[in-house]
Amino acid sequence: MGHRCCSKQKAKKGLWSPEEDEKLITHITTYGHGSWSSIPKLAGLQRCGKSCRLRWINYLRPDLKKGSFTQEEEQIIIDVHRILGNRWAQIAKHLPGRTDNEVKNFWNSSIKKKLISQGLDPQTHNLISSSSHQRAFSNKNNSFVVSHENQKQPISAFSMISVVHEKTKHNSSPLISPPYNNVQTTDISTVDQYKGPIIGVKNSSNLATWTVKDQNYSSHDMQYYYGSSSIENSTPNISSSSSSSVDIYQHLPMPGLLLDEFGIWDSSFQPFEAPKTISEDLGDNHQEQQLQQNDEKIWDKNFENYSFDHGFMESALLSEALLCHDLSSVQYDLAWNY
DNA sequence: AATCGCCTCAACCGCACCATA
DNA sequence: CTATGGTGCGGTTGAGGCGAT
Repeated sequence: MGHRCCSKQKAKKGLWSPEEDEKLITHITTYGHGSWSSIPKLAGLQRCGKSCRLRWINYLRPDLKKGSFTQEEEQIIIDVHRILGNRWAQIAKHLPGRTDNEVKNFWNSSIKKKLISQGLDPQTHNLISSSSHQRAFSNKNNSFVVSHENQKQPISAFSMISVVHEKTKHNSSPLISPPYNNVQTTDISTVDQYKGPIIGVKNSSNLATWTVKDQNYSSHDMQYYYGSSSIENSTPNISSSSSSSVDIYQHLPMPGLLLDEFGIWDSSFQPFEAPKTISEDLGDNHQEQQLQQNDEKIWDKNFENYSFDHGFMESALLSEALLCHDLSSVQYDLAWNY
């Protein structure tokens, strides 16, 4: 018994021959795929429609990226997986030219082992032996201290941000946007220096603040209002202690960690992906916007049932502190004294 | 040269979801 | 409301490649 869609005919299974590939390519490039279930008959293939779809999407599509994954792609996979889990199709959307199958295979054959060898649980991205953790959260002077005995290698827990920065720099669509990326201002350069981290402090019910250091190692206290989730009704505002105010969307900048004044994760925050930048919104790429909306839904859905445990937070915070000097793409430094 | 064991990755399977009749 | 077909997704399989013995 084959699949429903191909029960009418005896469908061939297994590897595709070059002749079959040729038939499928010729048909789709001429007529488009239309209904997949009708493809086998129209293209003269003894295959199930589902098999044709898979072959096209995973192998024959002209826009597929060939070759092995780059370091940057690997990092994106790790970072997005930490948040989304095994949602390969979603992860693949952030890697142009890569398929969910490819990402999944790469994860299972390579990344998973790498994480395990680093002492990380590939599902949670937490350190496996949490008992060996030695950490201290200190509130004195509003400073934040994290230490760890056995940590030899920095974990790239927050390198997502650096990837985002890297992508943003090169004008590609950012996965998640720090606030500076949503700035409605004529002077981008003023804002561009604030490549801030996502660690925030909740000061009041609708205000997050954080400190970043710019390339000159000057500290800037950033404040971010997020009272409404509606873009239309928002009166966006962001301010900096040492720069003129600029306008941003009234969305949380990052779906990351927001800590209250005691360094504790506050689950009342509802992080979600920031909207597209103004310049991108001005474009007429409807499909891209649709994708973005879908992703936002997933963020919302994801965080409904998502709670970071302290193990995660600690390793994440620690790793950022260690990592920021190690990654060439990281353009900022963290200040911990908020 | 033959065999074994491991790894990779293309492809399949089952399920969920959605649209439509 | 239910049945049906189409599509997409994630987990799993297994053929083939490759190094070690």
